[in-house]
Amino acid sequence: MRKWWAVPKIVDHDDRRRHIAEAVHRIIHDRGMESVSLREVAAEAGMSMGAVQYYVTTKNQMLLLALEHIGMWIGNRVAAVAARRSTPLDLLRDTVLELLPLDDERGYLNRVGLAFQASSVVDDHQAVAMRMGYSHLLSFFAEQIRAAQAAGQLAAHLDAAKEASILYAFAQGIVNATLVGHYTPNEVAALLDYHLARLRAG
Amino acid sequence: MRKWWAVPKIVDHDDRRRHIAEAVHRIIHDRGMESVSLREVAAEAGMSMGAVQYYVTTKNQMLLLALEHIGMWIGNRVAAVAARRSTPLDLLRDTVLELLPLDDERGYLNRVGLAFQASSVVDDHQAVAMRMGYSHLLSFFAEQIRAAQAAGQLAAHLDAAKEASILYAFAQGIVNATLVGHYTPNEVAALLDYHLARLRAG
DNA sequence: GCTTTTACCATGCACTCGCATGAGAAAGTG
DNA sequence: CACTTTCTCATGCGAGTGCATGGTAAAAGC
Repeated sequence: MRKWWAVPKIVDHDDRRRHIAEAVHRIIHDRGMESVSLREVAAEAGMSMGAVQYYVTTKNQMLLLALEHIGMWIGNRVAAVAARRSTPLDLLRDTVLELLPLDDERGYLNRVGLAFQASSVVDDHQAVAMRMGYSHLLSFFAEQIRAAQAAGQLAAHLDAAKEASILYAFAQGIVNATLVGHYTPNEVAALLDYHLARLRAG
Repeated sequence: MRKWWAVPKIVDHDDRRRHIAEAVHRIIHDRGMESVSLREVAAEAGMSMGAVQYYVTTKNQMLLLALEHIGMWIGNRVAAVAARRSTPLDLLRDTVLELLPLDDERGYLNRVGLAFQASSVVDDHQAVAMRMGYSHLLSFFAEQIRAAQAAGQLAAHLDAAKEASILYAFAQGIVNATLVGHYTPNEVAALLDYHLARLRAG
């Protein structure tokens, strides 16, 4: 398109935005959402404040960017689990486990996620992004449940959509409690298995 | 004890602290935790900033006060439900419903609660208060489940402690999703009943 | 009425905030 | 080279932040 006039300095915008988003994530994880400011993010990202402002015009936009990025991050992780070769029920279990704070990386994701959860209650744009993530994960769960039913691993009489909602709500609630230190990873996994056991066929 | 010297102006401290805590709640509900500042709270509470500082020496202490107050508020609401005369299973159901954002007041409580949930991840003192609330509610749920089992309303083979954890996690997860606009009150109640139905005896 | 203690207030301070601005460095074209 | 466009930076501004301070009104015992 624009080829006959000067093509100036070219930078990978997506890469820069990713750097910014990840700096936001780190600050939220380490010091909480209240510590996120343009200056702090710039310092964390190793760039000047002006550079940050070039890619993100407002603080709200910066937060929204960070929210979208972590949403995609989580989505990619879940998709990677789904790509494994395993039985439908194991896949379902692994998918839920992927969302729980069972190791450092998942704890990191969940700390940031919970901060955005709260932030989204007050910010409409963030709420929209959040609901998209919900819908995606919920239909994903429902699909996995139906597959497990078709394979005879889960009881046929289960309402897949409702079970998906309950399962995801369970996961979210466990995340909340675990992040304030109420559960240990072992307890969390045991609770999930206890719940899944009653959904089994036969 | 200290009776022989002057006894000065006396004010109901608990009442003043309650006013401050409730002002914090309103600000969190309306504009989010990021908008909480000593000045804003003083204005919302209808007192001067100096008065607020007299009862609360630091902002963190103010937030902790507000967290403890809303914890007691929720605890009292739950206790009021438990005082009703009803069957154990209905009581359990009503208790869970009490924690869900099904009307304005419960929505208010949950918006504030979720903000503190996120805040507690980063603040240790808040986390302690949060865990206390968790433990209290969880043992309460477990007790109700055992009562329902004794009354033959819930299946005897259920692990009351695990069921309590799952039920409460479910509630918390539903709260998260509902507050960002993903569920309507009707859907929420239907999900709860769907889950409780499978716990029934017989 | 003086004193003591509580309760409250106004103000100041050093700092940070989000955002805007204008200058200029970097990179590629002609 | 000049030139255009993209990108980056330093700086300034007004507003707001948590917190400390010094002073003062109010109430009760003597």
